[in-house]
Amino acid sequence: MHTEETFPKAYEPAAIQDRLYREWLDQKIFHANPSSSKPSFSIVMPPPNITGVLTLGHVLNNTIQDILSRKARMEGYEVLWLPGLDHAGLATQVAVEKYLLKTKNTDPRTLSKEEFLKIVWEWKESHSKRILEQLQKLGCSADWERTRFTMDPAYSKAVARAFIKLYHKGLIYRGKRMINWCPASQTALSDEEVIPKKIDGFLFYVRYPLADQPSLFLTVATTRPETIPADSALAVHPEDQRYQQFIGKFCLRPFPKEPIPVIADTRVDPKFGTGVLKITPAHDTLDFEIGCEHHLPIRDILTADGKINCPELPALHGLDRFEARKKSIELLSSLGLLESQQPYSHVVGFSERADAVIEPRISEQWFLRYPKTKEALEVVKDKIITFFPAYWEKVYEHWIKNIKDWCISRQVWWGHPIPVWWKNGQYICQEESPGVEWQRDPDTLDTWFSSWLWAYETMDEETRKKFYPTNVLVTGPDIIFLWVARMVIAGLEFKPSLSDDIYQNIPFRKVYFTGLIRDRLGRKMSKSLGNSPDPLELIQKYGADGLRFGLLRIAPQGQDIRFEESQIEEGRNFCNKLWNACRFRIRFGSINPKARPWDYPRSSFAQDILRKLAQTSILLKEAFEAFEFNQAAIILYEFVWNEFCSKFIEATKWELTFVSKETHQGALETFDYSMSVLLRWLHPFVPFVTEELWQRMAFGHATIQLEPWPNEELQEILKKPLYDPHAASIAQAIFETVVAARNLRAQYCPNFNQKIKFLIKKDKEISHLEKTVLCGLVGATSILSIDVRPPKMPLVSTPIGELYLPLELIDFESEKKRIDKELSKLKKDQLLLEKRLTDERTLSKAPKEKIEQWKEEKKVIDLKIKRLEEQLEHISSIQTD
RNA sequence: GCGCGGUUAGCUUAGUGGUAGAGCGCUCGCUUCACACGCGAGAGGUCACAGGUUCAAUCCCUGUACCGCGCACCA
Repeated sequence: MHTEETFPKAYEPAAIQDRLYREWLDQKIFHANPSSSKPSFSIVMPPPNITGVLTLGHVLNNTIQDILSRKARMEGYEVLWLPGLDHAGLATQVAVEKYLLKTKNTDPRTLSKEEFLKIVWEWKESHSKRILEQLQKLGCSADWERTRFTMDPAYSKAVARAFIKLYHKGLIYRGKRMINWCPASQTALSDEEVIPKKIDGFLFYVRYPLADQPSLFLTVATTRPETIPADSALAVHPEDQRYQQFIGKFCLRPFPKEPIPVIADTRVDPKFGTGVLKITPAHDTLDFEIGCEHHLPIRDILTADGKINCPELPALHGLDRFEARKKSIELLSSLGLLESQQPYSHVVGFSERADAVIEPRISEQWFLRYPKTKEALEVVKDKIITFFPAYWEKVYEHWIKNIKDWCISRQVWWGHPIPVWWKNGQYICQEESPGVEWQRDPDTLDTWFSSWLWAYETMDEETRKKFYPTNVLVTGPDIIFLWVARMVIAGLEFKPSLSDDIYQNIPFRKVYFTGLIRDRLGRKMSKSLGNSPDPLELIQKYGADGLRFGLLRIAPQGQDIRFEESQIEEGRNFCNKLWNACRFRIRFGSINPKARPWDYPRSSFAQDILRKLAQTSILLKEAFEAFEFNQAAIILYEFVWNEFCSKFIEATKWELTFVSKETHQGALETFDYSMSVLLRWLHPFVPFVTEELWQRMAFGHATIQLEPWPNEELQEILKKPLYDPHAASIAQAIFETVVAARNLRAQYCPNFNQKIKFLIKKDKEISHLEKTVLCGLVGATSILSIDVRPPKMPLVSTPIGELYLPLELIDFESEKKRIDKELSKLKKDQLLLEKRLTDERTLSKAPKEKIEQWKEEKKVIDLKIKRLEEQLEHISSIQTD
């Protein structure tokens, strides 16, 4: 048995976390058994990138998954929470390159592909180890034996096969088109990886003289004068009256000086700039389209790394594109062709990983024509897949309706090689090399082309049979297109269930989108800003449970979170509160794990907490069904702190210490039963402290993890009912009286240790025990009953009667002030109610129950006001005596 | 430009068609035998603004402003 000596005064997470986690691993409770007869519940973890370490976003995300998993286990499901890691092709390559430059002083370009990849694999080993450790420190109950990596041999094979399958269906093709090119990483990117950013630049007004009439010219507004050498034409709107006479004529390109045609195209906006657009088909998407239709020559004047490639123009040739822009302005000025320049803020695409300005570039790449888009839209619209919060459905719909072919090839070393083999310009798409003379396609696949198979290629056949489709996906809305939508498409296209039933093929039934975690200034957390706290440091400081609970409590569904460390501190404090509630209990001996409080005589306080416990179970159930985890956390926090500790324990304390006797056992049984429920409810949120307390106090079996989730049993309490509603209402009255009395004494006797007496003119009879509790909670030695109002004492009106503080009133003014203040508050309410209750229209239209309720409220307020006014009169009469 | 969120106490935020809640911070008082990671009391709010619906609006509707996000861009 524990004593207060063997039960530390404060919860010390560091002392227990690692030990408990090892126990959990040994017990193999996290391991999912596909041949179990239990119903299944499954989640696949969004695989963290191996680029870095965990962020608070991961903490939130994985805590929610852990809550779902742990709760499901307690509810009797066979749970698979499948963890893994993502190779994150370009992101990792960029990270490793930076690392090599910075710490090893090695230029990655001097390394061979094999040498480089060897280093990336080493990087992968060390980083993945660290990330998995972090997840374990957080308490995640994932099935680590099944940890997958997107470049595992089996998984890589699956990726290649997916490519081959789609290729043979004609959905993957090779094409030369406009793509997003990152000059920094020198690779193509998909539309989704381009981040539009607003930048402040200039709009340059440039003159293009007419070829046969150099005194006349057309003025073009452009942000990119460095692309002038690539101009193939000028274009105006066919109906633009200003330029009718120019259509079909030729203008002179400023440099290199050459005549280019003036064409008419409806895609030119006459209202923008001067209404004249320069057409550079090689460097702009719209220009490319226009150029193709008008059969304009394509002049590509940029190299892969963003330098000007125009030997005819030595002044610009070889310059970086931004240097070239400056130089072009100088050139135009000196030629007298720069009319003006205006500051201009516009949107430019940046590459997500290298943060470089994207070049629209014509390039030959592999593309995927998305299959099953109609079906992918329908499964969400028909709620076969449900989004939480639901408004993401609109975003999803918009994307899928405007979907464009996916550029899936990357000029990156780290990634899945494309299963295509080349010989003399011919290619074959297949897994194995057709022969030594065939060269493998040098490109790799977009990382997301592997991730979109994650929901099922991580499972073997047996596992898939039991656990696919998964129940929930928990992820961030920032990857709704990159990942979520594509996974839906993959599920529908590849049919992992081997049937045609879409219900069996979708990757998940529900998607929970977390909010983004921002710093206290509302900025996104990022490595470059250095505003992302290290989860491990927070765990060390506040415990894993403190971090989990603190973060969760402030993360409402679909809302961004403004992070403050004090919130994590609150989480820690909560764990400590729970800990100390149990520490209180051990003073009265061992707990009864099979407590049945309703079999014993109980005080009104015990009945009250039992009722609230049952009511809380309903609120909790609703919160979980709506995936409102923060609401669930708030409900539990309030219940533990305000109801269980501040009211029940505080009241029971006096009962157990001084009154004992008949309700003593009932009080302990109530405590034990309630705490057993609380620990189980809280376990998914704060697994360590609940497990520790469960074991320490011997509430049940060796681990809390598979104890039943309390629910039906509590509904029974409400049904029977196993508490007396009248007794519970008396407890409420006592608590209200306590607040009123403390309020009064704080005015006159702020030192709580100074024992005082109260007098009471009772409206309601209360038991000896209730009186003892009342005395204890207000710090009084006694409360004497009186029949006649003592005129000279401070008074407060309570649900059980008029309460007096027997002190010689010295400061009449301050007492008058106190009463006045109380009165004005009450009168405001009274007026409101009166207005309502005398308004004919309200009386005829408002619901009957409401009117009754208001009448009751008014009665109470009227009485309080009457008492206080009488008191005020008394005081005034004494004063004037 | 279109779409989606948000605007509540000094800060971070819950919340509901009918008296606005919490935590932190602040002020005051407490080593009250579970807890100072605590206990008690208190100050602090025209619930962004303007209309509308309603007997009744912080909540529902419309519009405005500001903040954030997404999509599309017009060079």
